[in-house]
Amino acid sequence: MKRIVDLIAEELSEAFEGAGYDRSLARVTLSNRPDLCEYQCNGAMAGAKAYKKAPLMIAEDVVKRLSGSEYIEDVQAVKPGFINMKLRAERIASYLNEMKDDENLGVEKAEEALTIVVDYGGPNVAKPLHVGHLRSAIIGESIKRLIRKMGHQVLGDIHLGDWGYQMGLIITELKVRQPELPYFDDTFEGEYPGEAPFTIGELEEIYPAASAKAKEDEAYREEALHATYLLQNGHRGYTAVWRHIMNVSVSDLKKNYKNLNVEFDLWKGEADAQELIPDMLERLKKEGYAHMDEGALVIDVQKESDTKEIPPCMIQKSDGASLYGTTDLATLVQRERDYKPDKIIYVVDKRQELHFVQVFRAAKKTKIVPKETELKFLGFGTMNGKDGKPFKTREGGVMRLENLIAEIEEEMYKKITDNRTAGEEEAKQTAKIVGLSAIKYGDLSNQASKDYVFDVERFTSFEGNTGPYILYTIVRIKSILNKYTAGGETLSGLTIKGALGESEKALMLEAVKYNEVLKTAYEELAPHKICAYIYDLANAFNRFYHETKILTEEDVGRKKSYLALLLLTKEILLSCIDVLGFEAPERM
RNA sequence: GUCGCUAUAGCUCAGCAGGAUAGAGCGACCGCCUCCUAAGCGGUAGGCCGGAGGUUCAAAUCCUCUUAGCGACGCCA
Repeated sequence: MKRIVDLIAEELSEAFEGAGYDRSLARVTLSNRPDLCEYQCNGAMAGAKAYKKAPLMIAEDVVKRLSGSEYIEDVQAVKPGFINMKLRAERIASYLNEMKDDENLGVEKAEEALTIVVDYGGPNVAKPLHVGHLRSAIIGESIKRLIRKMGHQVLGDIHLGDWGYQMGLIITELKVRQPELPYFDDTFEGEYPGEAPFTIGELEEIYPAASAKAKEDEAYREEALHATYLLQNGHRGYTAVWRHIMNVSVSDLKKNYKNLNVEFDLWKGEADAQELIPDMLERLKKEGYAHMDEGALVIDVQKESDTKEIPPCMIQKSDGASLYGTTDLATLVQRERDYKPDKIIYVVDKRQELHFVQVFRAAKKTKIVPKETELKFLGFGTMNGKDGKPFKTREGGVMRLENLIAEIEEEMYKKITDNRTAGEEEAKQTAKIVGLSAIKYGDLSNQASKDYVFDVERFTSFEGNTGPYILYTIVRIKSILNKYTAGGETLSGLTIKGALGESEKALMLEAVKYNEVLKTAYEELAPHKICAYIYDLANAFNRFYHETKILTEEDVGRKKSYLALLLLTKEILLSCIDVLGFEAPERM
């Protein structure tokens, strides 16, 4: 469905043109003075100079031609040259009915579905997830869902950190602890055990232990580097250990991401791109894209138009090892080979921006990626504690994600059992759902690119602009609808009628904005705009709810209209929270 | 040092393809449950939109300078 602002703008365009002005002046926006009107157009003021005419005269010319309008009930030319409009209640109602009957609630899917890879998550295997991984997961998941909702083919790729020095460290430490294992016997030719020689708990302990040792013990460090080298060059036993690490770690990661309602389509990692590196480097050298500089192999990415110096993209260290940029380029080779994406979006800490500028330029320059493919860096800011500094545990350490989630869930559980009588099982389930909404909404309601303060108290306080408030609103609606259907009535075939009351119309005007909001959020990759919208919508509903007796309304047609409006409001809210990546409980 | 990001109410944040009186939430204060969930609703107080110039009929929004905080700047990722 066309957006309501466009429908109005079309009428205005005709009016502008008919009066002898350019149609493009007819841009319509939501009113910033709701006391005066619902929608406004400022085109008359913008055009005043070009036509050497007082803006008010232009506005009046346009207004005169809008008398028979389909959408506009009341239109006025005001003071400097505003065109203020109020919409016909019946026309809004019919627009809403159309939305209600549309399977996408009026959102127009893309005419041509693009293939878009969203690269997010980026955890390291063998290391527990910590709060630093939270934003990428939450924002990336939402971006992925938003793009999918707009009708594109999306591939969410976790892009595991699974091929670095950390692997050498674990192998080395394992060898120290259990030298008898066959993986370390170079004469062993049999089949390696199918069972891993460690649990996830042990793995999480091994890595930091090894990392600490390597910092103190030079020989140990050398060995770990050598183990990394051997692994990367196909050492049979180490490869088997690597598989064990991957299996144990990935199943643990899957569990953790599932708890966050985060689902990846692809579980690719750095290791998947390794096999492509030698050929890639060979080609880049042969075709003259890469050259040696200070002992390392680099690709120049500086452009004439740059105001600052952009260091070259380094693709091989002077010791011959590959590094971050190498892997990222090889991953692009792999994605190009396997999916030919139209667009790749990286949801990564904003501090890595320069690195990605280098990689993107190198990828385009070397034709690893066709020039029409869009490479997009979506950098997010740091999650800070209440003190404004990066989020830490009370002891000052890095907070494990599991612990953070558990803490929030516990808070939530307390609130639920304080406020309502609910069964143990139900209370726990609800605490989980509501807790996740608190975390995700708290994050997503801020602009992704900015740092934000994660305040456990505020997020669990349940008041105001929070996830729980949104869920509470949905639960309220569900409750009313359930009461209605419990009496044997059906919710199908209900029709929304033109609003009579003020809060009713206000709610309708919010509902009507849904497709416009999603479109903007998609274009700007801005989930926080969806948060802002559902907060407004929830507010509008709660005001309406407070003033209106719905189930006891005596006029049956009016009552059905209310219920239809509730149903649509609920659908919109559910659709939006689904894009944000959380769900609503039945009761709370 | 160079480049970038940020600066809006006591606190946390919206608003930024320029537009009419700068908005929320929290916190403070005052009201509202014989009625579909009060995790709600209504209201009051609280602002030289970091500072200074400029462009414009019109600037929180665009430009320049400036101050403060944060960040990035070749062999980590």
